[in-house]
Amino acid sequence: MDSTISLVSVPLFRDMPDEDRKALASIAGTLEYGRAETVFHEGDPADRFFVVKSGRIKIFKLSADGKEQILHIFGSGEPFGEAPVFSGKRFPASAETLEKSVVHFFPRTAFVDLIKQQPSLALNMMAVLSERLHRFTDMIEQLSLREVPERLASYLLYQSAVRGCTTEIDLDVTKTQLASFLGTIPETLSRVLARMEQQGLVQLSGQRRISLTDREALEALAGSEIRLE
Amino acid sequence: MDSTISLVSVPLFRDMPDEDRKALASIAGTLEYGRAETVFHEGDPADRFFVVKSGRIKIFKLSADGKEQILHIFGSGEPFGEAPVFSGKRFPASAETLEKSVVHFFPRTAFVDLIKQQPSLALNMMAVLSERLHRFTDMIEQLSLREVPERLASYLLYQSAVRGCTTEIDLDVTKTQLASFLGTIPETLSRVLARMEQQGLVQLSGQRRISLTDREALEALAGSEIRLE
DNA sequence: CGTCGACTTGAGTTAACTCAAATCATGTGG
DNA sequence: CCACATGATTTGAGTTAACTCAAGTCGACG
Repeated sequence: MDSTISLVSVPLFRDMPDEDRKALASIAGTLEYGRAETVFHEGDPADRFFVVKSGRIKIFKLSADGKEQILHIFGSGEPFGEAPVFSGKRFPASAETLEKSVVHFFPRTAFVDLIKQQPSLALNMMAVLSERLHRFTDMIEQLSLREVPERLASYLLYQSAVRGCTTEIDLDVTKTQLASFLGTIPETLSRVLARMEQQGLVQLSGQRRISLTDREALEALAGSEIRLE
Repeated sequence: MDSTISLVSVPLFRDMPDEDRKALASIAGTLEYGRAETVFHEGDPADRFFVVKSGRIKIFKLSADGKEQILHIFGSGEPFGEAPVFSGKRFPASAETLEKSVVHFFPRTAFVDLIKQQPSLALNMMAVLSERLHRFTDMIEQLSLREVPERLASYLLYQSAVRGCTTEIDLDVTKTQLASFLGTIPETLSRVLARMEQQGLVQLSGQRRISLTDREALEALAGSEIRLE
């Protein structure tokens, strides 16, 4: 088995000299998980951070009575659990695999040392943190100021934009997970989707396919143009 | 008039050599505002970031129908508008003074150049960004998974903790602003406060004073211990 | 083919909202 | 120093988006 760790495909590490990337790889470890396994729990000491090698990871919070709010879903090449490396000592949320996954991890102190040497790594990390902040800002706005249909419309248009403005969208999560991401529950999402279909905004096919049949109306609902960076 | 800018009391700049702080001061500018004036609007190009010299600044989002969600309220020594310096080109929210205020600003490019030279500045900035992320994570949890009374209890306990566990709390914002920060409206906040007082959890005096008369019950309501980092 | 989780649909409840109106607080000009 | 204007706060009444609980259907996989 090849135990060599390659980091060239990780955007966070893109702009560093090859030798530094090798140094980073040398301090990295690898973990393998099955489906629905815990990577870390909220409150665990954060002495390392992670990068997804393969599979997908959800980052989430749970309420006392078990309701879940998904904060992120990360895929291949994306770092997670990185923020507590720089402030705080514990993970503020939990991480669990959505499917069979492999992740690399990096010990906190060695990574911080490397960042001190590598301004480009520092800037990339700041870009990652800033991007996350921007997403959270939008999430807070959605949760506080928008209703579920508006949030769903924004989500669909965003997914469409990410895929190059396709009209056919393949949710790559279950509707239950989508509900959790949008800050609602499956029953409500189901009803909202049914209403949107009946109004001709979308068409559902299969469990996970949605086609946007009236983009203009969706944009009016979402309230603002969806723009990628 | 003394136009010298001193940055020694800004935590973000604490760990740098004096000469670098002076270099930073030399690229900084100063802006003065009255009460309720706009520093920047959501969507404005973010070619600079700010540090509060004096006064207070609210960072907020508005919905289409005018409802406001306050994201932060920053006081003396705190940076704001810093995230878009590292990713994105526009401010994701708006900034307005709550009172007569003075702020310093730093042009993006010069600041980025300095960060490349100064690992400690980079690390401090990452700590700031991480801290903000942590706060937003909690805010999302509150908005999505907690009801208004729970959010208010958390807020009061947090304010108490910040002030060294005093029982007497002086809200230093109006109740309308507090409502906007908690993701609700003044009417609801007023009713919730009245109910809490009637139940003996708090006692209200004057417009802005609240004493926590049953800390245990508040903690039970908030659902988890409030801990400062 | 059967099982289990995901999804949908119905019925009822509720936290929090809107709208309206009255009251309180504060600061300013006369 | 008072009167008023303005904004903040409270309270009442009614509405509603979204929730809970329950039950049934669908679909994928062993």
